[in-house]
Amino acid sequence: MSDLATSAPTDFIRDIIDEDLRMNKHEGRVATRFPPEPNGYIHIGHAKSVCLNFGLAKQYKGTCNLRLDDTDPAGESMEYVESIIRDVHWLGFDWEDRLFYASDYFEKLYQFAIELIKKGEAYVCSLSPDEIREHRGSFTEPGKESPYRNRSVEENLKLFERMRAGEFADGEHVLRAKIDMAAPNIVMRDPIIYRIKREPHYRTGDRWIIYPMYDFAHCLSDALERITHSICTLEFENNRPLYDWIVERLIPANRPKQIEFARLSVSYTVLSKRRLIELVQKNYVNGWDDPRMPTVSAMRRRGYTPEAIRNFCAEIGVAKNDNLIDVALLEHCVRDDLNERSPRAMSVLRPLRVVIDNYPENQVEDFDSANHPQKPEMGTRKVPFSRVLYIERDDFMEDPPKKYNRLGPGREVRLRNAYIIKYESMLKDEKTGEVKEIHCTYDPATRNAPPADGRKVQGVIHWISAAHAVPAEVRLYDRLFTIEDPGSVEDCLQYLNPNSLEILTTCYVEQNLKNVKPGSQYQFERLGYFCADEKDTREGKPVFNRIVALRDTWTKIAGKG
RNA sequence: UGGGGCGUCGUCAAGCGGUAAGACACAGGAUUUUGGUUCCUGCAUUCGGAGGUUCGAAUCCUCCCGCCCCAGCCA
Repeated sequence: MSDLATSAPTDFIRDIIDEDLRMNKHEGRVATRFPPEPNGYIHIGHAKSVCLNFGLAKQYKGTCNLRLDDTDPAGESMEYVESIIRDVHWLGFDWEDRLFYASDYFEKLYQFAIELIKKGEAYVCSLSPDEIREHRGSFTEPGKESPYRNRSVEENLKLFERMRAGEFADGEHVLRAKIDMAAPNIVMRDPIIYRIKREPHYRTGDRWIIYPMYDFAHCLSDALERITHSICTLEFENNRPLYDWIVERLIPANRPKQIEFARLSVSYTVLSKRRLIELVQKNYVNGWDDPRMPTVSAMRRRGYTPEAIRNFCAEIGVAKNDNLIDVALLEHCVRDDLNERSPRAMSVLRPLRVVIDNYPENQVEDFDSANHPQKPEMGTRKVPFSRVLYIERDDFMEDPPKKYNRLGPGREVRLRNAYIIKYESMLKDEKTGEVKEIHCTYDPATRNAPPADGRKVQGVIHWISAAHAVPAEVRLYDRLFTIEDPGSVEDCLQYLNPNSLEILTTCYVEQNLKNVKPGSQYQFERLGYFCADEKDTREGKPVFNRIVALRDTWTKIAGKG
């Protein structure tokens, strides 16, 4: 397994923290937080932030809080909160008793706003949304000051109180920080810090009708939690001056510092929350945990392990460059982890009947098969062998090319963990010409042993005894999008992959998998890693999701997808 | 266009004035009862470009070029 995940990473954030520690800021304390808004499930991009924030806390023997940044009631819900709690835990991180909600700070934030008004640094503005936008100016032109900018402190206090009391309609007034309408940074042109919004909040119900804006709530929440390093993504860089402006005015000491890093992008996948919500709501996928989704719960259901995801986050690093990580790296991390831990099993996804003509009619032999070729400590299992078998339809070709290492007319192959068999004849469907059945003979002397004459066979294939086969349903998941960077496209939905889900209903797995434990991963030899679905289980017919295919050089040679 | 940020291999990413780590991907080869794993080998004379400073520059300076973010009462 990769040892990079355990080696201490170096990055610019750690440099900043080291420097702060050297200057003895915050009494040598390091406190971070992971602050998602509960308006959707967290995805692999959030996982990067989770690993970063909790990883930093661990490395510096500090703390990392989980904070739900729920300052806009629209779209937020307890279901999302619960999914976030579950997913961060599953990723392997613990915030102990430090679970916080921005909504728990509403009263304190309101008091902070009053303090700002009293300092003469915030005012109630009664411009309409359109007027506010017009007054804001543009990139090239400075904004114009609001006619309400110079209301007296008393009037502002009274108006703000009445805003809270519900005396005004939504949008009638807002509270604004009094900064500089001519600031080159548009964020600083008297930003709105409170708005009236009559929308029930999933936690505070209708107790509040005014809600603080992100810029006001976030930095103060950080301060209230005594966060030392507030790590967020690059698009908030423009907001940092405002973060500092607010904190400098309201927090006397131990002010938190905002540090930005580049958000994650992964090829062939979309991580925009807006897009993911759309995929779910318009039923392009079957919910947030559809195994094709890039969400943490989908990856769990698909069979990814938390270790694989953490290793991935360690491998990609943290920097400020815009990036597009090759999804192959994610898949590599998944294989790398699963290769170590997954027991092997045989299965046949697209069955083709094989009859061993010279094998006794009613005989059954149990082969002891290793659960892991490199790990004897993982033990063995019995795999029954009999006269009629299923092999993978792909593993027989009537007219094979030279590089094909499997069964064909005149060829001999090893049945994995069993005998060498030799092709004798085939039966075809008279109408379609499709091969229906292969007849072979076996060499009894090759039971788990090389042939005495030292001859080489064409290859090794997997198989299942027909009489002992357990029917299963197998789902092959492929990437959801067909283009490398769907995230950069306005309408990425037109690039949805129509073949992203293939359901195979006539599969067979080993009898050992009859009562497979939901959520457990196996390597189906020569096929890939599969996971028993944790949700969709059926009596006697297990359902497997393909986590990821094995690295397969033959598909490259043959040019198959 | 004003402001903010970023440009090192196909993709990420170290590097912080002393002569380009590592990972993925890719290409060869060895071992293999998984076309898996493992193991070797190869893969940036050059760091967006051009000048300059220096004995010495990816690292410092100047100019230029390219990409990303900001004009929600979203976060």
